[in-house]
Amino acid sequence: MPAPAKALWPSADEKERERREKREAVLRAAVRCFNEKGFHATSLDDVANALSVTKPTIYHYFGNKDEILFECVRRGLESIRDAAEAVEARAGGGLERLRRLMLDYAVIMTMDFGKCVTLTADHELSADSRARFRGLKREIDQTVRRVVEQGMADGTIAKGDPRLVTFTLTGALNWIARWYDPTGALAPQQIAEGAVATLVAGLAPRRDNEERL
Amino acid sequence: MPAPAKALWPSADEKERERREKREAVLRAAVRCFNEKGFHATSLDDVANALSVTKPTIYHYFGNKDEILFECVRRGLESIRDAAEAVEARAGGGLERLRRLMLDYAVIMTMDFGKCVTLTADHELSADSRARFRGLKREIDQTVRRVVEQGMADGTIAKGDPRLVTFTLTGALNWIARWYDPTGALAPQQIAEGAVATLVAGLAPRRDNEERL
DNA sequence: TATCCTGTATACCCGCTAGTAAATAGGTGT
DNA sequence: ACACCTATTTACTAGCGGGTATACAGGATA
Repeated sequence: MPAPAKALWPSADEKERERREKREAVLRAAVRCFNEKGFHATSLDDVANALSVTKPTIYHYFGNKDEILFECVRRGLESIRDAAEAVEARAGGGLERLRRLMLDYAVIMTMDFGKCVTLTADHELSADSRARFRGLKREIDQTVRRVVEQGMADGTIAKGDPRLVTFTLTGALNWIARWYDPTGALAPQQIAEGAVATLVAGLAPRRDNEERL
Repeated sequence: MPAPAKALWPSADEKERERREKREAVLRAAVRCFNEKGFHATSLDDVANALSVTKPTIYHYFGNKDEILFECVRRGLESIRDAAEAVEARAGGGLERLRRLMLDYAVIMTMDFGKCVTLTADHELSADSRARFRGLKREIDQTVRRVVEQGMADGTIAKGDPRLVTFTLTGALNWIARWYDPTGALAPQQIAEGAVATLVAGLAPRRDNEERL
């Protein structure tokens, strides 16, 4: 029989796991504070208080405040990147794949780490983290753009400037992080489906009987 | 012959005008700093330096830092509100009017005070300014939504949840402030037209011969 | 000439917060 | 018993930045 959930005499592995979990807990508390009050307005004492510990405890798990923020946005960006890459590996026309990608993207934007990506401005990160931040964002942007381009090539997406189209789409999706209210009437899924439907079909009504996908 | 541009012995009126112009200059310098480095990361010494004056000079024209930020976002919001109201007074179908509104909205988002609206998070303002900020935003949101609803009623806009549709549109437009680069290849007009075209027509190609408006 | 108002500067205070030093307490290995 | 490691605390430093007290210069007023 393996060790119970919380071992009285934890093994080395269990201690290692506990350390990782504590690190995660710091991150989760931090991202909530950042999203609620903003990075600059959040002191590490705030984060520590939220966990009922003191500031040096946080420094036991992270080097400095910037590192904490970067870890938060990294998690968010990696969620998006994973969704983007998963979709790239999928079969189907460009529009169909883009639709799947946008749905995932939208849902991520209602979650803590996803929100953090939108709510964090470049200049809040150190020069170093900022560069990595931008790198990850560019990676995602290029993946989305490739899907858009594929769709334009295979005729499932209307032709246009792929860069501008991509920014328009991701803008609408990113903005969800700014207005989504977990206590509101719309669930993340509903928001995702509604927003994507509007982006795919456009405002102007369609008289043709084109499948809506 | 009236007074020259810069009078040696200015009249009371001219002094009043000069005071207003200096206040404006502070605002313009401030909004540039805020947009570039963020509100919290901008010290009033930064703003003062940008104008080659010192901090107390700024306090001669504004009560505190919060008031400066609020004035900036107010200008941006009022530009948008004016565009929204101008369009409401216009003749035409819902989609046609919404299109005009979105074009103006998009262009405003490439300008200093417009950018400031998007780049400023609620929690950066004092409780008092925040309430007014939200009031203005709600006003704009409702105006846009009314146009959307009108379009859904008159059949020029596809039916859907007006609130969600409005957020999706304004999200795409607001996000322009985050990526527009004045040194880039696309001029504000081109961005506005491209983004609006995508939002109106949607990603899926249209097989019908519907006018694109 | 004395006074007052406006705009600006110098010099300062105070609070907040990132980050650190040092101590403690428990566990682990020897 | 002793040395060591980890997690956490208390108590501190140091610097930044919002905001202010005060002084000063120039023009207007009387």
